[in-house]
Order: sequence, then C-alpha cells, then structure tokens
Amino acid sequence: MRLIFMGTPDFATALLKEIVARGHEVVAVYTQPPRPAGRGLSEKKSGVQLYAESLGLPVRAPKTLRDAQEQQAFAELNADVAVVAAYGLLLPQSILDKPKYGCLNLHGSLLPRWRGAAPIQRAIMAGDTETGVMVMRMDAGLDTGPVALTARTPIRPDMTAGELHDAMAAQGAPLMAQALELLARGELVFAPQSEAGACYAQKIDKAESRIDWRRPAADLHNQIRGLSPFPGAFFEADLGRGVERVKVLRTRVENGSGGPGRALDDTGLIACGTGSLRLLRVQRAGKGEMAFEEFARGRPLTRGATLA
RNA sequence: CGCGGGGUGGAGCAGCCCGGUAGCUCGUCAGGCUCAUAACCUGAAGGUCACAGGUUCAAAUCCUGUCCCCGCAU
Repeated sequence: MRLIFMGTPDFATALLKEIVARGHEVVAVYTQPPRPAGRGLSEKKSGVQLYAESLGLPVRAPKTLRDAQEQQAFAELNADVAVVAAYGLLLPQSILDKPKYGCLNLHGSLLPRWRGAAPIQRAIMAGDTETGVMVMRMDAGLDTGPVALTARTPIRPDMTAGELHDAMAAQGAPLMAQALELLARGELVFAPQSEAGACYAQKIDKAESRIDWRRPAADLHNQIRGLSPFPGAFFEADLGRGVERVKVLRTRVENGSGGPGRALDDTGLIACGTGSLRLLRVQRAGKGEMAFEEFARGRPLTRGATLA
C-alpha cells in the first residue's frame, strides 16, 4: 500500500521502522519542523525526521496543515492510508478525507481514557495499573475516532514512564502492522468509543515536576516515576554547597513518618505527608544520573536534614 | 554566539579564587580480629589531575584553544 507516515518523537520512530521493515511503500513522512532546542538553541530535527532521512525517504515538515497549499500537496500523494503516531499537529477534515482508507492513529492508552498528548505519563501519574495501545481511525475530534485493535499492558508498581514508553512502542508497532494487513484485506473492523470514562491527558507542565513533600508518599511515587526519566521530578536543597536542584528518578514507598521532607535515616529515606519515600536514583544539576549511595558520598544527606 | 555546572586512581566528591611533594567517602586486593555483620583494625595496588599549547624556578591550580558530558531554558 502507498502510505503516508506522520509522527515526531521516538514512539513514532519505532513504528516507522516496523512499517519500513514490512515493506510498505512510504510515499512521504510528515513530522514537526526542526526547532531551536538543546544547548546553544540550535535547530534540532525530530527523531522521525532523522530516521527517515537516513533511509532517503521524502520528509515534509510543514508548520501547519491548515493552508490549502499543504492540503493540495498531501492530496497529490494519492495515498491509500496515512499512519499517524504522536505527530503533534491537528489534522483538518480535508486531510483526514484524502487517503483512500482514511488515517489510522496509534494511541498509547486504553481509550476513551487519556485522550491527548501525554497518555503514558498521565496513566502512571494517576496510579493506573493497566494501559495499552490502540489502533483507531482518526476523526475530527481529539482521539475520539472508532477503535479497531487493542493490545493491553500491565503497569507494574515501580515502572517508570521511560520503561512503559519503550514497552508500548515495542507493542504498538506490530499492532499497527497487523492493522495494515487487515485493512488491505478489507477485514479491519472499527467500533465507536464509549464516552464513559473519557478523560484527557494534558501536556506535562514544568510546574508539575516539583516535588511537594507534604503530599502522600504513594502520590509522589507515581509523580516521580511518571516523570522519569523526562522531565524528571525534582526538589531543591542546600546540602553543603549552596542550593542545588536534584532530580529524583526512582523511589520506593516505605513506612516511617516525620516532618515532610525530613531525612529519616542516612540512606535516603524521606518523610512525606503520609508515609515516606526512599530515594534510589537521583541526578544533581550538571551531573549524570546515579544511585543514591553514590550521590550521598559527595552530598551527604544525613538523618534530620530537611528538603524543601 | 540563550543561561549555567562539570571532566582529578574503579564510583561519588574536595582541592583551583590566594601556584609549591594528589586528599575525602567508598570500592578492589592481602592480612588480622570477631559467634557474627554493609562491622572493626592494618597494609597494598591503582592517577598522563579530559586534550593541546602558553606563562613560571615550579601548574590540578593562572592564560589561550580544542574535545566530551550534564542542568536550565526553548
């Protein structure tokens, strides 16, 4: 089939790789345009673009699909289907109508729960114990179209967003491949989403990544793993060398209580509003990720110290 | 030229401003002690102080350039 691929981050790259490996004819790859990012604010291409270019696939990176010219160009590709995954741009109805079989989206949640931009992180932050990937046909709404295929995934209690992302990317790629096979045979069947239980996965706001030790340990644990490894939940504290920002990338919920933010022992047990959290993996500003024991050798966090 | 931190024995750090015999907390190895332990004691190995120049009697430390890593911001 002649297909158009639309996607931007790593989650989408994994899918593009699978599609290419299956021998589909990718007539164009759409992705978000390069943006100033990283140190030096140099223009950075998306993961999808880098991969597509390495294969010599034609890449298009329009800022919007609203204007008539882009829609014309899209139509002229004369595609059978468009495969969309974490693209980041809204597709107007006129675009959705162009491919012969419409636009298929790979979404990382059990719809209608967690429609929107950050389903993987939101599921963990909410303490969900199960999620999954779905292949659906896009309509004008935000992740509201009818669903064809679903693959479920348990969320283990200590799983981080990074781990879950990788697991779901690995699971989603073959699911979409299967959908394309069924579609080619005319056997892909869609069922409308229920509206019951629908909710939206808001983009992650930087302000959400600050740790408030007054919250319950279980909630903080979910926040921390949902934001790990990126952008990383953090606290700020003066551990002898001025105030430093410390990201917390992995924790364990334990018993113990005390004033919120207070170190209950010398090995990283911090009291929260309810219960306590043991710091397992942390990262100081300017340094790499490390185990708490290593961190403690350079920045002792002894019993009684209090984190902001 | 967006802002900033950093590259020091295997790990994490101090020392750098105010040049002068490489230090701390661990790890490793050997031995000792102990009923026993992430215990304790003794000893040992292990470092081109990122790289290249420069200044100096002398550079981890001062100056210049290069490479690499990371935080913020976007």
